Formats: sequence, C-alpha cells, structure tokens
Amino acid sequence: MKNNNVTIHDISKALEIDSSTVSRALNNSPRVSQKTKDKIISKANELGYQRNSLASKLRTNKTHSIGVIVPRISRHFFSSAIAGIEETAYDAGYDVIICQSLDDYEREKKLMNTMLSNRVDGVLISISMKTTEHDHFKEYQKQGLPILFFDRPCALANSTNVIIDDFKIGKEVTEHLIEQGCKDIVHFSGPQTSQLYQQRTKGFKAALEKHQLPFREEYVFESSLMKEDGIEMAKKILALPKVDGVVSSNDTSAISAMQHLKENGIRIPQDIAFVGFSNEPVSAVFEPSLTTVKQPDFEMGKIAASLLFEQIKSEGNLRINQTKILEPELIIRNSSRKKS
Amino acid sequence: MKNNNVTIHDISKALEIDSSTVSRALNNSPRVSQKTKDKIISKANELGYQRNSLASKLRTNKTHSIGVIVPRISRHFFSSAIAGIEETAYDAGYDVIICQSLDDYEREKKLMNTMLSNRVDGVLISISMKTTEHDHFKEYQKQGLPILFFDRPCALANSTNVIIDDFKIGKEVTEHLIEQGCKDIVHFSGPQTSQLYQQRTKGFKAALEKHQLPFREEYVFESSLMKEDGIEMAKKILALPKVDGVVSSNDTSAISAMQHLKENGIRIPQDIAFVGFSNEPVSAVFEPSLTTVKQPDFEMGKIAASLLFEQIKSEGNLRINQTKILEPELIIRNSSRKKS
DNA sequence: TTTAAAAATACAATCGATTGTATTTTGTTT
DNA sequence: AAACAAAATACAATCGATTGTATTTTTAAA
Repeated sequence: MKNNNVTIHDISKALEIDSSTVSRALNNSPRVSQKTKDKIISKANELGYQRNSLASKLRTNKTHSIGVIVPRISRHFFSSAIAGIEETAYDAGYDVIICQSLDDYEREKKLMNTMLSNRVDGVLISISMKTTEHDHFKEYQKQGLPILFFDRPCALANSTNVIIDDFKIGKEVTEHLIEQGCKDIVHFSGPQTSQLYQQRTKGFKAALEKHQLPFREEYVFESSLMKEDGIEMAKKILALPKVDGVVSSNDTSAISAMQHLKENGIRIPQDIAFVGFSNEPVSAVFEPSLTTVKQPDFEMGKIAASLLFEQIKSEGNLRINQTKILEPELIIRNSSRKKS
Repeated sequence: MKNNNVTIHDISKALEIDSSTVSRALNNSPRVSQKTKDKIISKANELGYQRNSLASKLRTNKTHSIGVIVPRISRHFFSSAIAGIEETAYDAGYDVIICQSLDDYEREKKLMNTMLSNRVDGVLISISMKTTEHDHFKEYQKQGLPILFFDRPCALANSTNVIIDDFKIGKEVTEHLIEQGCKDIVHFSGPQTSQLYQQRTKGFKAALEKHQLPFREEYVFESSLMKEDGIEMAKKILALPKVDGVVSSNDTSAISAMQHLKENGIRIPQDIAFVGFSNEPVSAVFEPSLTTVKQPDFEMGKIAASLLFEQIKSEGNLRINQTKILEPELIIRNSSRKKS
C-alpha cells in the first residue's frame, strides 16, 4: 500500500502553476485571482489533496493545537471540562491533544515533553496529585509558551490559575453540616501535597473554629480518595468514639464509605450526615442521594481555554500571573438533611 | 516572548560538528563514535534541546501517532477503552490523539480530515450513531492508512472490527429475564441505524421466539438512550397493559426509567425486572443495583490498539478484513432477581 | 500607442530533521 | 612507511508548505 499523498507540487505540475500560487490559492490569499483559485481548488478536490499540516506547522511555527493534560479522563469533572475546552478550541480553530497523567508525576513530565516536541501553542493542565516540583513546567516555559492550570492550582511564577475558592467552599460545606446539627465531624482529605486539598482542609478547620467546635487531628483522614480508601475510612469511623458527620473531598470515597457504613447498620443522614465533592453522576442516584459541590466544570473548561487563547494571541505581552476564581454550587440532597 | 527553540543546527554550530552527525548522535546511530555522542548529548542538554517532531515526522513520513475517535470520552466504556489503547500505545512508543465526535456525523467527518492532515499512522474509531455513510472513511483509506472499528462495527471493506457478539449477548440477557419468569418484556433499543443496536434487538427477538413468547412491535422503543429518553420510555411503559421486564440497550436510560417507575410505585424487580448494558459505575450503586453487561472495555482497547499496530507495521501486507469478537460478561444484580 | 500603476504569478529561500553518498580520519597489516 | 579497509564525519538533497521579493501580465490613464 503505497503512500499516495497529494502535495501542492502535484497540483502545481498538473496545472503548470507555481506551487507558491497554489499555496496562496488554497489559503484564499487576495494575491491570487478568482479564476486561478477556482482552477486550483477544483484540481485539488479532483486529486484528493489534503494539506500536510506537519509541513505547514513546521514552516509557520504555529501548530494551532493546544495540549490538555488531566489526571484521568474518566472522571466526570474532567471530561466535562474537556468538553468545554473542546468547544472553545473548535470555535477558535484549534486542535486539542488530550492526555492523561494518571496522577503519575513521571508520566506528567513525559507528557510535557511530548507537548514541547509536538510544538503545541499552549497547555492546559490539571496537575497530578503527586506533583510537588515544577521543573518540567519551567523547562516548558523557557520555550516562551503559555501554560494555564485549572482546577488544581499551581504556585508557578508567570502562570494563570483557573480555580474555585476551595477554602471558601470547604468552609461552606462544613458549616452546612454544623447547621444540620453535626458536632463530631470527620474530614476525608486528599493528599496534602495538593494546594486544593490543603485549602479545603483549611476551610473545614475554619468552620469548626467559627462555631467553637474542636478540631481533632484524628478526625482528619488523608488518602487518595479512591473507592477502597472510602471503605478504609468507613472502618476508621466505626472505630472512633463519636461521629455524626463527614465532609469528604470527593464523591467517590464518600459513596463507598456510606455503602460500607450502611452495611454496618449506620443510618444516613440520621446517624452520620455526609457531604461530598464534585457532583459525580452517581451521587444523585445513590440512596440517600449525596449532598455535594458542583464545580463549574464545563464553564471552567471554556474559561480556561479562552484565557489560554488570549495569551497565545498576545504572544507574551499580557499580564499572565493571574488567578481566576469561579463559583461552585452546593447541592443539598438527602445525605445531609437532618432537619427537614 | 521570543521563540528560542534550540535546533540541531545550534548544537552543530556550538560544537563545529555537522548537523547530520548531530542528528545521528541524538538518534544513537552506530555511525557516530561514543565520544562525539557524549559531547553532543551533553551540549544538547545544556542548551535545552527538544527535538522538533514536526520536522522529524515530515521528513520520515512516520508520525508515530494514532488517532482515536469516540462519541464521548465521558462514557465509562470509552474512557476505559481509551485507557487500554493508551497503555498499548505507550509501550509501542506511539502518541495518541483523542477526539470526540459527540455522535455527530459532520463532526466525525471533520475529525477524519484532521487525522489525515495530521498524518496519523492509523485510526481507531467507534463510529457515531448517526453515521450511515462511509465516504469519509474511504477517502481516508485512499491514503493507504489503516482504520479499525471497535465497539460499534462498520461494514466498510478492508477494515477490521473489534466487537462483542451483540446478537448473542442480546439474546442472553433476554433469556435471563425469561428464566426469572418475565413474559411481557419491553426492549429499549438504540438507533437502528447502528449495526450494534440492530444486533441486540435481533437477539432480543430470537430469545422471545425460542421461548415461544410473542414479539410485539409496540414493546420495542427506539431512542438515543439518553437520560430523558429513559423517562419518556418509563411513561410509555406505564401506558402499556402489561409489562414485567425491560431489556435496555444501555444503563443510563434503564436507570432513569427505573427512577421514574419507582416514583410511580412500581417495585423493581418484583413488578418489573430490569437489565441494562455497559456496566456504568452508577449501575452498581443504584438501588436496586442494576443487572447489566460488562463489556471488556479496557481489554478491547488493548486488543484494538495492538491489531492496529500490527497493520501499521505490516504496511498493508496483511489480511485486514477481519472481525475480532470478544466475550462480554453478564453481571446479575438485584434489578433482575425475581427468584432467589 | 505608450507608459505607469496595479494585479497576478513565478522564483527561491526557509522551517528542522533525516539520510544516501562522498570524503576524511583512524587503525591495521605488511 | 605504504596501502588499504574500516570507522567517523561532512556534504547536500529532501520532506511539503509558506512567504518575501522579483518578474510578468493586465488594466487604465495619458
């Protein structure tokens, strides 16, 4: 099976028109007359011409593509954010290269290199939970390319963050439980290496303090917030003297914990009230339905992408050290309704 | 912010070594002495050299990247399949370009063009439900590139399909309900333009016939199987004289239908038993937990990718008109357990 | 018709890496 | 030290499209 790619030179030869004119015609340049444009375009169709974007990108040094790196595309939040990114990119005429870091630092590093060697025009990234060091981003920035962090903030200089106020919402959900009468609240935290989880935990603490409730280290469980972690944490709860509420940093672990607790005769929300985080589809359907925080996922993708395009277009003449904070929404469902 | 990409020519100048030697050194060619290789590599690191893969790909006409097109990455089945594809690709040293067709034919067509102009080495695709015409695939094949369909088969000549036997499993799930004592079974079908749904429906029909149950057109609902469709279909069920079972072609619509029916006092599985399809995470957590079919998602991705790589390597000297059939697994849960 | 201006097209260099061929350097053998 | 093979390196063309400059053709004005 031979490689029968048609090039502008084939068109050029077939019509005896210089390839530069062919190129201009195909790019609808005003320097080519309509008559020749028509001839060239119809010949291009006839031969099944497909522009070689590699060549084009090489020459122009503009790839019209951006890279997106997320921990996992299977997470509802990320796939929605990606949908938002794609919509914006599509309108702007950009291709999107989607990659998963699987929350692995080495992989994230390798992906940043792939981005560089594919000469994307910019990168949108939600960094891996294990990333504590930023050299791979600095390396990338050295090439003069913009990088923008969304959802999971990064304290890298000259970069933009699009996030929600995790402190504020962490405090808010905790206060919601307190209002429902909870006094002994456990907190499921993600890795404290991540700013995001740090902030949520701080918010949790702040809410307790505000309402003169004690903050106890042994009531804070740190984990990767996976399904299995939820079960482990449920067991820990059963071992604690008194628990009447749980503030979880995600839905996944909250639900598996609830499931385990239910199996052990705990009633939710009567005995223990729960709030999660992320509004995974499953949280609406679980019984009891899980109170959670809906992050503006799709919207965040759109905003992050358009900010990145702004930066790409400005070619570095823009103040890029900014943080955009979006508003999440607390969705109150049955898992936290102690009072009616 | 200037573009300070380092090229092999920069290294070449700095060391006064010809760029061809630099290139060979960086590719670890045996034609370059170890001594110069060392010199070149250390200089490359010093300057922060990053290979420009665009140039490389252009020259070699091998991109070492494949395209993946799926309807939506947010669907659990697809994100798992993609994980499998990525794992295999990663091992084979290939980049993966992931795109969503959003089940839109025009978009799919455009994406195939993007694939072509980005000169991918091959494409893995699960076609959009709205695709009935295959010219965009033929156009692609003309360039001598391999295309492989997974999950949703396509009757295109010279192409490989990696699928499950939808007829067989469609029959199997229906028989499962019949064994549980169901006699008046409704079928939620997807668009009959898709071979996949056609086959499942045929399997449904075959099971009824085998057990001498009547097949009634009015017991088959065709829709896009979205959440809202599930609610609509639940309403239709309530309007039917007698229904004691539902065979749904996906979980999403099954669950929203069950939810609506529960709200209307129908007990599941006692009054109506349900089986779904896809094993979405939510189906294990819903109450009652939903009997469903687990497709070998991750595995399917791995197999599809490795078949594609075989074809890429063989450069067309391979019989490619094959169909690989994988075995799905019926997961029996509470939604269909009438007998214990 | 001549001539200048404008429009259309052609020429040629370039993006960065690769690779077949040519040349130089090194090493071995007598 | 000469002669030759082998090893290492240099030269130069190439992938396909783009783009600044030069040239030709067309149009319009004098």
